[in-house]
Amino acid sequence: MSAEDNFRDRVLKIVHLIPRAKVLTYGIVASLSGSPRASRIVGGILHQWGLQNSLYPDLPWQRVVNQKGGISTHRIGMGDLQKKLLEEEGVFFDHEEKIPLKKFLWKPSDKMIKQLALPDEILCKLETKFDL
DNA sequence: CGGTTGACTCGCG
DNA sequence: TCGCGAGCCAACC
Repeated sequence: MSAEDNFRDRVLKIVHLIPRAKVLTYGIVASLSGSPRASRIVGGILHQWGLQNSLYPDLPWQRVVNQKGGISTHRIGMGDLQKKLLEEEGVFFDHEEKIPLKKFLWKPSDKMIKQLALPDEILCKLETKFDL
């Protein structure tokens, strides 16, 4: 948990913070972790974590979805489970199997964002990701 | 060490 | 508005 955590550890830490019945997109997690264009890596890390879940056994991985509010885990066979887990905590899907991000996207508190000490450039990109 | 991969995104037509 | 292709980049092996 030190300042020299690698990208992977920062990603896992962020995901760990997502409140129940809220979601974040891969891109936002990437930005909050300090690398706005590494959204694919976020997926890769969570996938990897899934294969060998030992580090953060209670990681709420289901709370990370794509930019459209859709589930990206169908092709690895986790789609049904992810949807089920989300619905169990109160998230619902629209007629196109998309989560209304207007309602369920989690915007971390300013205080929390401040603690991440992100460069202005990233903070700027973050803002655009929250207004839908 | 370097090529490959991919739970993604963005921009252009 | 909507696909689709190209770009992306840390992790993995």
